[in-house]
Amino acid sequence: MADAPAGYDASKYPPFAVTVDIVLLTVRDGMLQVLLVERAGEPYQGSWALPGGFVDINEDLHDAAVRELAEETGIDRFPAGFHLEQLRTYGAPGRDPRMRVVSVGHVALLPPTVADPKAGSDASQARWWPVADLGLGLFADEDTSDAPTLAFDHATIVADGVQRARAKLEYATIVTSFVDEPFTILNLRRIYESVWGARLHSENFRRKVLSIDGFVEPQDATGVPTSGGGRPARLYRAGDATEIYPPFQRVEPGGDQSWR
Amino acid sequence: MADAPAGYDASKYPPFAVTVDIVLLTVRDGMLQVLLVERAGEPYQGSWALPGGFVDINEDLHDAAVRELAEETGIDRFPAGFHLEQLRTYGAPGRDPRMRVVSVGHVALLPPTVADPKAGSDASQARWWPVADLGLGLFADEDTSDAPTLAFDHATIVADGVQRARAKLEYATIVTSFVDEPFTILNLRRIYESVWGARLHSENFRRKVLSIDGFVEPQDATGVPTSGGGRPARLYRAGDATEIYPPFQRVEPGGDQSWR
DNA sequence: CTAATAGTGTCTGTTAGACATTATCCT
DNA sequence: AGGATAATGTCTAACAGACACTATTAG
Repeated sequence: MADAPAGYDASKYPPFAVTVDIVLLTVRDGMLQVLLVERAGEPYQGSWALPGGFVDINEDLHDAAVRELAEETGIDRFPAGFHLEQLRTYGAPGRDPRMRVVSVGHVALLPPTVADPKAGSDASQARWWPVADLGLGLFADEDTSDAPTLAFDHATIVADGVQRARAKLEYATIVTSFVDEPFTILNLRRIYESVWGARLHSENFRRKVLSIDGFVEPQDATGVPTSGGGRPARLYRAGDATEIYPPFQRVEPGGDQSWR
Repeated sequence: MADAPAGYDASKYPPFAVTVDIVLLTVRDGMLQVLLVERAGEPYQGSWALPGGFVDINEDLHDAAVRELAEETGIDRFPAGFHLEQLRTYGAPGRDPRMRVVSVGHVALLPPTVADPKAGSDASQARWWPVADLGLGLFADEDTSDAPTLAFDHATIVADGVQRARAKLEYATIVTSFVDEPFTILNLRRIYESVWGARLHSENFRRKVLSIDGFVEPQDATGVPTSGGGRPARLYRAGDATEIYPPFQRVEPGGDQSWR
């Protein structure tokens, strides 16, 4: 970092505004969805934007992301395994027409139940959008007919966030952040398929998950009703492991289990 | 992002300073080294810090990183395959005792030749430090006796940068950013070994590199003198591929080729 | 019983690890 | 020739893809 010149004066330095934006992802109805809020004021009035806002002067970036998420989505309590990580920082001059704003993007993952409350505390409307409906070219079978306009560079941030989630599913046990406990192996596979936009081979998926030590912990109190009959699936909870090694083989969107 | 209140006034928002810090890595003398500059003024006077500095008000983050790198290291021209990417952003309150500074960390990779000029344009001293001498616990055989004091949270940033480089060697063709062209397969392996801090199996490494389409392009004008005799190694240049799929198997620091 | 879903067993093709062998230079 | 390094060939173990088969429920 550059040395401070003699006679250091904070006001001499270019004044930036620093914000956090959060790509909050969940899987509902078998679709990867992202939470967006409708902008009430200019600029980009009526466009949809990521939840986020200004970082307080004495606030850590991570804390700011949690606070903004709570304020704008109405989610008051986050689950134990709540996953929130930094994505990257967006700071191109002119990305906000009002002033120079540097935004620290984040990715957060939630299971569908806790993801239910979505009415923002401020008047602006908030709702889940299937990522495939945003016209970002991330899925093979996108329906781009009713794609909303995204504010600022938020289309880029959403795309980056989804790519991060997709990549991380390969080598980290973050699936468990997408599901409620207890869960079945099928629940986990559905997450992978929804996020990757591709079908996975059921038996090999099971073998892979169970072969990773500490990925999932089997529950004794098994036996769950299944819709339409069939052998009830065993139940699991998340284990202590955070890494998947060797990693999953990624499947390209639209592909089935044979990717090559 | 939060809406701007009515009567928007930039001065109302918390004033942040935004800086870039660059973890500039190279491999010289078989060791992974990072460029550090000695701080001339307070705070952390006499400590060693990453090259970096304040982002101009109309400057892109990436451009700021390139500019600061040039200013503080004296490197005027960067090679074609110059690799510079964002790492993550460090913004804990109090990380700079003077004011609230949010720093966007970057990682840059250079080959040893272009990495030679290192005298900074400002008076501060700049030199290469072997990463293993910094006492960061990243290598199995660290010599922490003469470890320098690192300013701010730069020890964390260096560690994060090295981890990023290590991880990226697994799935991206960034080795070629560490070497001068043309290069031999041995040159590439030495980079992997230096960055990972472990020995790799020579024959299998060659096979892996050559099996990735577009990783390296063989040169016809082969035949190079070898120190001490022996069959001259074939020469290669970097290809168009950017990804390595399937990825390399990572080897833990200190380990040899059999990692499990 | 049949239908449906969960879970197991096993064959096969690919690939990384290991090591032997050949190729090409230097002194 | 002898030593040294580069490059190739090949055996083996691990593992992903694929598919057949068994297990357990609902109706």
